[in-house]
Amino acid sequence: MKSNKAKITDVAARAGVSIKTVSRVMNREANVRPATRERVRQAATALGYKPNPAARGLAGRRTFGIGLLYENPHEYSYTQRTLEGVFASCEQAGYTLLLRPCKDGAGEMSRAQAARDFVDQTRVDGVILAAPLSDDGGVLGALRASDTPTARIAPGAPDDSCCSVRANDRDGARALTDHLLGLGHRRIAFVTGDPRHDASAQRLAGYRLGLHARGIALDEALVAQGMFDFESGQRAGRALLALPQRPTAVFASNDEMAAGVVAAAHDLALAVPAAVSVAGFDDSPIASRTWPALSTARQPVFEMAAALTRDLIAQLTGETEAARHRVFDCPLVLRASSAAPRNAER
Amino acid sequence: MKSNKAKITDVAARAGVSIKTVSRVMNREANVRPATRERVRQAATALGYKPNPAARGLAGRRTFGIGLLYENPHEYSYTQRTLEGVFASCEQAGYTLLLRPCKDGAGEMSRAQAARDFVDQTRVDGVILAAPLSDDGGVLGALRASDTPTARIAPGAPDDSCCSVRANDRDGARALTDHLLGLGHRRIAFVTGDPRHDASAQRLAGYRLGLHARGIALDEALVAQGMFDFESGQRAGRALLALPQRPTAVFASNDEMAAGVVAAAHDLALAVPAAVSVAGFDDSPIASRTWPALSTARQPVFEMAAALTRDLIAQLTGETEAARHRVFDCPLVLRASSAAPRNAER
DNA sequence: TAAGATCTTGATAACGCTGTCATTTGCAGT
DNA sequence: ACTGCAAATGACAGCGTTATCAAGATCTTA
Repeated sequence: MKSNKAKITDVAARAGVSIKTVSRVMNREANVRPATRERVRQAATALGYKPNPAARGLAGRRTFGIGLLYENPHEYSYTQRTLEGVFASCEQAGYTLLLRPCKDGAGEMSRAQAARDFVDQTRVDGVILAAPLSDDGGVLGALRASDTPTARIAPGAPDDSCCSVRANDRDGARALTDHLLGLGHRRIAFVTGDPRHDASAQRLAGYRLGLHARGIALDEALVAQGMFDFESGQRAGRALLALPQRPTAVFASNDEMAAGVVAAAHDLALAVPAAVSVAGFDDSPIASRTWPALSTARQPVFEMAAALTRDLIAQLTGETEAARHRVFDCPLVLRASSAAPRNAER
Repeated sequence: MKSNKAKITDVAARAGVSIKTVSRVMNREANVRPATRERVRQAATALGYKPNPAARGLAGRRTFGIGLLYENPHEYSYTQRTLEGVFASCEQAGYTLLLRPCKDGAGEMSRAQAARDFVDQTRVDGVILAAPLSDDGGVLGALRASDTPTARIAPGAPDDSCCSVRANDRDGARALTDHLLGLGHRRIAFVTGDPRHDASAQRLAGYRLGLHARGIALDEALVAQGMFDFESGQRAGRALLALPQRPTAVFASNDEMAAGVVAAAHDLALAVPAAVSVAGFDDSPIASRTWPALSTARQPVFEMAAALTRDLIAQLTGETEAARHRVFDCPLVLRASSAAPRNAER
């Protein structure tokens, strides 16, 4: 079966044209008479012709491959949804998706090496970096050195040489803070995220802004450090909820940590939301699987990844001149984990 | 920077040998004098030479690419862990990982088409099918027609033309059932999984076996249909826990559904495990994020995927003759969601 | 030491496509 | 019908490897 693969010469012969014309048709190039185009197309279909990607890559110096580099994530669904968004755009444009998970642990040197090896081994036309790789100097340097077009997800400092996409973390966090304030909460704790992600700082800033806008002083004792994972959220939750002046709400800066806070509340026999409200961020699958389900801000991960990939491909094909920087809003998704405090002061 | 890519002729010139000898060294072929081999290696290193994969693919008729086909999963972490296992083995063998998520919804025709398009577009050397694609007749047929070596994850009917790997679902489920029985439970409900996955039937069989071994009659009213997702678990949980003769334990055949059962119990103000014990299957991340955390059976997904991929690559390189079929045990992971029933009868 | 066997090595032809550039064709305007 | 110009097409040379097969080098064995 495999042996009867049609090649370009077969199609050319059947359509009565030169291979170059077939090539033009297959690549949707201009300047082919409609009748000829149609004839070639029919011949190609009849023979089940599919261009050989290796030959294309060799002759055309491009692979139609897009690489996605990411670190082993705290939260599987985020990576997975990103991947699906990237794939969707690749598929639409006829590109192939190649993966490269980077073990973290090993330090910047090894991440840069991984990036180098990846582009050498695959010769992808472009690379997408998921956070926090999108801010990794070593990786960025390696890609620049090999002259590989790059796009970044949630970079701290967008750069006009790369497309980027990010969520409006600050405004989302601010809106969520405002939601809790609106319910009557005044002592609202906050759990920060992994400092390597720029989103962490943005969400904290949003929280501060939200408090400030209502004239509430920030109590530093209510801000606990987390790392975006469940464990750290649970630890932070235990500490915050054991405070002499217990907060009436805890805003964890992602859903994983918020789930940890919910678990901590259960451990301490504090009912959610009766005794303490909890809010997360992302609207990841876990947000609707905790009990009670989490109020959160939805980060449209799929759409962000798909848009970024489209931008990167546009840049590869020369349709675009300047690098685009997109920002996506994070609408609130209110569920059962937040409610008015028991003794609302107002 | 990109322009100064060394090619095989450069290495050959520097080492004072022919390009064929360089090719031999790069491909670890036999019959090259050690001194020559070393000289070539040094030249390659000095020049930073990396073989061009497109040229290799064109001339050698193989791409060193492995494709992973999967459907949009109910549970992200399962896919993600699979992917990481596959990647680990690919990396070790110098293979590249290509992804192809298959939208389900669209029916067998479209899945077969997706498989065809994928191999045509990428010309991967082999393909790995995640369940339930591993039992999809259309996909299997398409791959066979294109003569693409295939390996299957959790197939219902292993076939000697493909390597396969699966968990020992039946024994795991049986052990978990036995654990609940050992705690003193006698009315143990069961939530089945997506019938397209063979694992669903296996786990149900394990549950039956466990009951039978202790001489407990199976009450069909205690078996509810689920689909491996949270929602269906929650629905099944609500129904089972509203039964006049309420079960004292619910064994959901994966963790997602078990989390749904826990939520249902919370909804009905039934304490877990005091009023009802809950068990899941897989030991996926959600198992340790519910409250209380789930007792479950660990499915070693990463290891399974890594082993399967090694087997597939061994087959590709002709190291192996027969297709291997591996079975992995699922050890129990006991957490807080299971305990003796309130009024243990024994 | 010579004949034969076995290792090593290299020359050169694919592999299937795209890029370049020359050539042919079609059509508008005279 | 003829000229001029743009659109359409084709010939052919790579792209950077691996495969084939023959030739040269080295080792055995009698």
